[in-house]
Amino acid sequence: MRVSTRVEYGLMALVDIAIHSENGESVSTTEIADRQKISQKYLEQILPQLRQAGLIKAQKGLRGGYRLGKPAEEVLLADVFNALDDSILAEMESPREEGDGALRGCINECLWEKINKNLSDFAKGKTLSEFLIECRNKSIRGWDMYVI
Amino acid sequence: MRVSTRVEYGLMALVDIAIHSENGESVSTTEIADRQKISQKYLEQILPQLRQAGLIKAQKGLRGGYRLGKPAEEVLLADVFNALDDSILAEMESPREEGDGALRGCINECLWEKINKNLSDFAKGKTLSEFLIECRNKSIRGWDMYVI
DNA sequence: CATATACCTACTATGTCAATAGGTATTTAT
DNA sequence: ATAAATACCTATTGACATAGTAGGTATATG
Repeated sequence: MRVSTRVEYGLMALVDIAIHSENGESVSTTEIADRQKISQKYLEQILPQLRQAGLIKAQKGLRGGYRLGKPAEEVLLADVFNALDDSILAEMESPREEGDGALRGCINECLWEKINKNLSDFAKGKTLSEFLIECRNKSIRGWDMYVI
Repeated sequence: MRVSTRVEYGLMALVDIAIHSENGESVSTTEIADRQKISQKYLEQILPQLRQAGLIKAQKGLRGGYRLGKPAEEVLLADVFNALDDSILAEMESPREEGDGALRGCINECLWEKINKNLSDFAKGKTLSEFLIECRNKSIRGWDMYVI
């Protein structure tokens, strides 16, 4: 399954912000774009969406930037999905035109709804802080590199 | 999460074929398209893909059509996915350009790979026959309608 | 006052999706 | 033999989404 770069970049930005705002300072788009090798102009479209969803807070002006909008324990993967991608947690549209046997509706109930529920449950159970810890455990070296 | 109409139509066709070839006769594209209200010309692009994957067998010529290529117990949802959609069970591409902290790779391992594994496990555990039974149990009336 | 920042809107190039269209080869029924 | 119905193949199209690019405005800070 393919995840859009919007979501991927948004998640990377969230992690970057979480790590680099620990000292109390805001993290600017420029910093994130440089560190994570993401187009700055593209990021500038993504971050306001995360802000509108309440996941980050913005500070305008010189020395401004972003911080988390709530504790990392309360930022869910599902929130990121919903903020950045209309379709990823959306269920299939209701069947357009049914044939004789309502087969389409049956497939919808038996399969797509279950698949979407699985995905949704996973995303609702995954917090940013959990994710940070998981990544950290994977590689101390990697973690050090984040902080540098 | 959105599933392509190719996959949806392919699945509907499989079910239709399974049901209507029980008497030993082949099921033609025309029949399926009519019953399920799917564009016939579009179906004509989908069914050969299912045949190449071994899920159905084709019989050319007058009175020809399709039958299952193997018992319904051995037809997996994952097979349908793989036959009709390159991306649905494909993992994310390997990260293009890593920033300082290999964050992208970490996100890949911690999230996308898990999500894909969940989906893949579900799809590999779901057989066509299971699905037929589930649909049947949902509504006797619906089932009758299939068979008519 | 200069600068660095968030934020906003428009544009573009590329690709994918969902069909549509027309034609060929093959098998069966008559 | 012939006609009809079928699978199969290839090309084309219109709409839409994706992944950016570009330029400009408002705002807070030093």
